[in-house]
Amino acid sequence: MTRPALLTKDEVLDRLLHTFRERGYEGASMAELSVATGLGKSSLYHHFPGGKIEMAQQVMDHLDRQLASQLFGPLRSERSPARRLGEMLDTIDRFYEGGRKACLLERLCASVDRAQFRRPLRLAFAGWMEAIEALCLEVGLPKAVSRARAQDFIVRLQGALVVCAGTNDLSVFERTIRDLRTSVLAPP
Amino acid sequence: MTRPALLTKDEVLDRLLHTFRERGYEGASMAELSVATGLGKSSLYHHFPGGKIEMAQQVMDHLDRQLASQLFGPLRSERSPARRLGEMLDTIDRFYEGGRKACLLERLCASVDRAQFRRPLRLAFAGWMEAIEALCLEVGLPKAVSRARAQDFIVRLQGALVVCAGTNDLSVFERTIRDLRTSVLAPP
DNA sequence: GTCTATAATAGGATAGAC
DNA sequence: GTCTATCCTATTATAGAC
Repeated sequence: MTRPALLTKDEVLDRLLHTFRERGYEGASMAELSVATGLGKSSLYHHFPGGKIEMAQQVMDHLDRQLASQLFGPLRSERSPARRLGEMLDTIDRFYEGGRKACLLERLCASVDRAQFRRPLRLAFAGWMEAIEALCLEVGLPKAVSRARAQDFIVRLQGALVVCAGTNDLSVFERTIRDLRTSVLAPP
Repeated sequence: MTRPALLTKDEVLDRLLHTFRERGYEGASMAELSVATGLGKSSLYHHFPGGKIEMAQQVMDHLDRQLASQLFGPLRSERSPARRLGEMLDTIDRFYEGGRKACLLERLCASVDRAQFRRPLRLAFAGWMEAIEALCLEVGLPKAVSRARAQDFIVRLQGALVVCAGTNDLSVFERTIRDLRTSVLAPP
């Protein structure tokens, strides 16, 4: 008769995601991750036998599922493309709290063990770009332009997060999001 | 009669800069920094009594001087503004090796001790933006547009570096630099 | 200014009881 | 599945000789 887990696996992954975003991969110690999840170190190793690397990898998978359901899913509704882009940007704005919170992808790109995350990172960036490219194609933009717009979208999002973190000036993120709202689907 | 230092202070700072860019702030251990500079740990503490934090702070100052002489200096030559922008982008392209090498500013923004670097980071970003803003003003762009262009320049540069690191696709950096070449000083 | 040696601690990981 | 206790290594930092 085992006591039911206090947190579901998804809730545990949410808290790990939060900690990795906040502290970075090397910055998040097992002790911190233990406190963040309310699980003792041994319990963490029970769920993630591979240790911190496996945690980050499972958190990446978790984030992929979140992206798919919260960002890409709504992108395929019946509303107008412009409307769907706007909703995606609203979700992004909420997820990054207007530039206050970092991106897990960027944190893992910057980690010493980045080679371990290369594949999931590449897939996450590619999937995100493809979703935006599809939207551009839908409004009749040429293939090459659509690809460039999608790349630029992610580039500016990531860049705005870095600059906000560095300058403490949230208006950079706000301006970037506002600009993306109108420029991504504009005629070439 | 003391033996002259094998490396000048600037050379030491160059090697520290290289290591911090490569490994990040937490990722660069004293042992690595010792190997990179060819100085024993105690020698490092002699030059940087405050340890790793002081190293990073002095490296930031060193980078500020590099930015001033290599990026902002040429920006005030007698050539045409477009030409000077092109030279700045050439220098940037070399400095980041086409997207292969990370930015110290981004690394420190992402570090756990980022609060310790807040002021120098803010100043470095602000100085860089002001240099670009001045160039925009010089070709007659309105103040608000010039500020936005300068912000966007840094945002896209930092974003392109993150996306390159994450996707291993250097074409993102190349495209971003190429686009900045023509878009920064274009009429509104 | 540089080195060797060493302290002190933090970090990742495991054993084994419950 | 979770915990306490423990191990081992890496890491930061210092002491003191030359």
